[in-house]
Amino acid sequence: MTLGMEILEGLNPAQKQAVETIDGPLLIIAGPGSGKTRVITHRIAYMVRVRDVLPYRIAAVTFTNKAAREMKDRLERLVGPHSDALTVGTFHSFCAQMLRRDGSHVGLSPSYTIFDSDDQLALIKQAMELADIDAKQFPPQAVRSTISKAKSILVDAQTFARNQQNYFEERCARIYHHYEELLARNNAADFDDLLMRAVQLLQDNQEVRERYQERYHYLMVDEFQDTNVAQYRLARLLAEERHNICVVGDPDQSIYSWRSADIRNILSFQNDYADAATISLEQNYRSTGKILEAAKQLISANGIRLNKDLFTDNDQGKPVTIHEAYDEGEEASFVIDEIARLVREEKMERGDCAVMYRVNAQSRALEEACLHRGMKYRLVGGVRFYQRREVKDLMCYLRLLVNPNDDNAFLRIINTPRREIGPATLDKLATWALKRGQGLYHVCDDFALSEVMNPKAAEKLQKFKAWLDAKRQFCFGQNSLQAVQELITDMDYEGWLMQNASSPRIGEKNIENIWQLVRSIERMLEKQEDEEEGASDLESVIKKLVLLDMLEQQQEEDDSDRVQLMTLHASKGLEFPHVYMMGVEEEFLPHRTSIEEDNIVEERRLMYVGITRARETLAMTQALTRKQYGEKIDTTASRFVDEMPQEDIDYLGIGIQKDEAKEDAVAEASIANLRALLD
DNA sequence: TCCTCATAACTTTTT
DNA sequence: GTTATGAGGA
Repeated sequence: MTLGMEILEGLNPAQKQAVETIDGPLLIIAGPGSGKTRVITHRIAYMVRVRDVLPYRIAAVTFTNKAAREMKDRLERLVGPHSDALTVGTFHSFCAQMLRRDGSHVGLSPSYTIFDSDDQLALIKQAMELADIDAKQFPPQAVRSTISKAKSILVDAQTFARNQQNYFEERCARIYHHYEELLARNNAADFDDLLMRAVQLLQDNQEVRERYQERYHYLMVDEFQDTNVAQYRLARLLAEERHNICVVGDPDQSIYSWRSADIRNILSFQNDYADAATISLEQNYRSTGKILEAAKQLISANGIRLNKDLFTDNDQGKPVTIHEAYDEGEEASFVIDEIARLVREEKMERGDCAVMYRVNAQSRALEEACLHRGMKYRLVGGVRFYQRREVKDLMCYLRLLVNPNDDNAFLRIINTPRREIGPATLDKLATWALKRGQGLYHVCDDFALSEVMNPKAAEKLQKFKAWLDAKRQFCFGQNSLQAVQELITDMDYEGWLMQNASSPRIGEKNIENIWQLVRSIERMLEKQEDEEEGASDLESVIKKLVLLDMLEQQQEEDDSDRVQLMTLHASKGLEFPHVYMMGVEEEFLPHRTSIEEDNIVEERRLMYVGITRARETLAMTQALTRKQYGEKIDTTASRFVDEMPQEDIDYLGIGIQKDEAKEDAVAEASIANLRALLD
């Protein structure tokens, strides 16, 4: 038993216990900075190297792609080459794979497409038209979130219809029904379906269930506080046979209830597995004493919580600072200038600094400040690559290649670039397709089409289909990448992008983006070739791409030299020596919508997450005025500031202002301050 | 059928 | 200050 025992070295007693407890249900409550990821990875390494568990039998599910990737990397180092056999991924990717294999039992053919939230919304709108429900009266967004919530607690259309409580829900029930039909017709699943169908699959199908239970003897769930009902049910089904399920989480870091994450899952876990062991990791190795104290005192304002006492042996460190700035521009300038100064004077690394904010919109002022000063930065998350218009368009072409029933993709690209096929034609096409009971694309070369519409239009449709069909032939052989490239050049997509861009620079950027997409396809094809001996096929690559698993990978080059900009949500699971938290104001943090919905506790947790990312220094900023809808509004300091230990905080007043505006700024700022005091 | 210009409505966080 | 929608002209 000496082999691999070094895995336990350097772990504290609680960590060691967590690593060694591999049989039976286990709940690990892991405070921030308590070495959670270390424990998970070491636990897996311990199973494999000491207890001789086959990597093949272990599954670890996380919440985000980023977390999954990081875990994979660490495991590679700890476990070695056998780590490839481990199943590590997000719930969604795990389910997507399961459904690709066995989805036929729940009505999904292997070539199914995954619809993202934009597709979802488009489909909801269609469903509302079918149900003859006015989109002005019932906002499609609201309908989508209602349906999404239903799915995340495993309520299907029939059940939903049975339990409707009011007029809105009655309308939603009808839309839900049509929506599901549309999904089926498109051979598609939305994000929530991935989970719900996977659960259905395991629940209704004994053979499949037993196969998966037999495959996975050990299951780990990371960020358990962020799982929703469907995800928890899935985990339970997988672990039903052996009960070797380990969940790791921290209720204080639950920040996704708006996505139906349910902290009660932790209680359910203790109920469902009465014999579960519970281990708390309470020693913080990350932050200074003062930072941890600030975090602890803040979160204690949340009242009833699972008992947990964080402590650290680290130095007390520097006080938390709070800076006021005149407006959001000055706020951003201050932060960036400060970072520049510390890099210059104290040899701080840019990559050691993270700037965090509540809403994505705040990143713009920051980006401008960075650009202006030549500060290198990386936007974590932000307007996501795959959501960019040109990337999505190209993706839709690819989707249509794989799944000709994908009407959403068809509609998106049929006239992009221009093919002079307008709404009138499409309307007729849709009617025809409905009559024939087939997809839009399929019906494009129907010879009878020229009788129900302008023959010229019919010809254009037919030409389009013939062209794409020709491309499809080359997609699945050796030259699939070439087919993609031809697709782009054939339609002079580059020219179209340039023409439509507001400036040549943006046009070039857009073009760069699509080639970046092509490059990641190329990389994935190569990778697949390595793994599966030559069997590279575009089809499976495109399906993975839709799950957006790999797209962000390439952006991660030399981060060490770049300031990291991100939302507080995106910061979860990360740590940085220096953290700047912007917009610490009422209406922002806590956010206005949360105040209205009376969900301050979650905002507090969000701030708690942000604070506990910091290792050495933490600086917060408040802009005294902020532009909203083009109008300047005075702000109030966040209530959370008062909830932190005042003795550990330095208030630094106005951080910076333009010289010519100085007097005005001071005057206005003090008025704003006075107002803040009066409130 | 496409394009331009005006106006309205909106903004939380993400797989 | 944006992005989604709509009316009206080419």
